[in-house]
Amino acid sequence: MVVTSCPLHAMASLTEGQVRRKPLVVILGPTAVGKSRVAIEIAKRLDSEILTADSRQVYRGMDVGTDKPSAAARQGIVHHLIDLIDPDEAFNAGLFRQQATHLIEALHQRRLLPLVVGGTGLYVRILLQGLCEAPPSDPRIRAQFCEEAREQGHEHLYARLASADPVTAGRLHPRDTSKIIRALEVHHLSGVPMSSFQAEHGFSERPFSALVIGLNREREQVYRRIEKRIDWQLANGLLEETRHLLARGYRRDDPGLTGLGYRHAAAYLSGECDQAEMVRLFKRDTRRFAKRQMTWFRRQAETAWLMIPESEPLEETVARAMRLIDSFLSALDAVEETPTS
RNA sequence: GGCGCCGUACCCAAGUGGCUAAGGGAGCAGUCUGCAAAACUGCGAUGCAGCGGUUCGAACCCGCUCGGCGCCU
Repeated sequence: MVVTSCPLHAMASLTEGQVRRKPLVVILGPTAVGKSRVAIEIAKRLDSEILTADSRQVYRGMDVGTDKPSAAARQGIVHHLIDLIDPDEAFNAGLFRQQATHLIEALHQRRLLPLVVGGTGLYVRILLQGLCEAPPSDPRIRAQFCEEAREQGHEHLYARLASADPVTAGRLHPRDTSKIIRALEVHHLSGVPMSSFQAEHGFSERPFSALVIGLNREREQVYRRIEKRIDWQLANGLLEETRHLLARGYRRDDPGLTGLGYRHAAAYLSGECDQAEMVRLFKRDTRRFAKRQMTWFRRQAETAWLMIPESEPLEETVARAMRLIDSFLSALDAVEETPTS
């Protein structure tokens, strides 16, 4: 074993036995809870690299508003799955999974323990529990159904789904157009109802041995941190960044620009609201987002939650997380030693 | 001290004798298998400042009290 900079957790590379288990550490939690800073500290101690599971940080040229850690904040830790595409390009959970899986394999080959950090619950779930075999989305088909929805209303689409895939239709609300369209798309592309793919899959894949660490704080505190961060973003170039993107020809309805902050800034810049209203909505929508994240993460299986008290220093949070990681790795060894198979 | 106006949910607010007290905002709870920072769903007054009265029936009419605002002295 190689000695690391942190004497308490001397483990720079995984054993061969550990690598066989395909270990993975995931850090999740609501926005602004402080995931990035904790993750960077852990990565330093593990001498490893970070994979970001974030549907917004994949966009190039969108830095302030997506809260991308700056080069200085990264402290030399390699961050993957950031800056992959331009704001007018589409990304999705399937692409994320594919790229993340390859990167994880590469890290395992180097005997490193990959560290996934993310606020996008769907991406994390799909990485840890797989994705059903349904065909990927096809923009052309999707556009067709969108058109149909516009012209004939969501009731019409829902009726179509009810005959193509009654099980999924039963699960979905008639107004939930985006999920209805996805289900119709799957059926159209494969001839098989999405419910069949899902039933077969059931999120039962476990491609990795994952330790999932959930970071959380008291809700009021998370909300206050969100508001503070937004004030900081506005004082540090979010408006300029948005203006610049629009000047480069990106449109407000491009996938990248629909994210929190950018859509608010764009509305303000086009004169739809004054600055105070823009800030109010930006903060409100981000609070709501954090709340939805918590609803999602509460159901994320086998998550070890670390509640961070307001007064707790970063080092202490990191130390608590490292203890979880240490025992996780020990457990991997223990299983390895058991002569089962 | 006098006169007037007002008091409905956390906030705004409709209702001015008769269905189960509109609506909006905020909030809370939830759903989720390739757009997820998206999209979608659900939820609030056994009570109308308080007490008493009139009435078959009161948020609504009357009286007193409390609170707020305005004007006058």
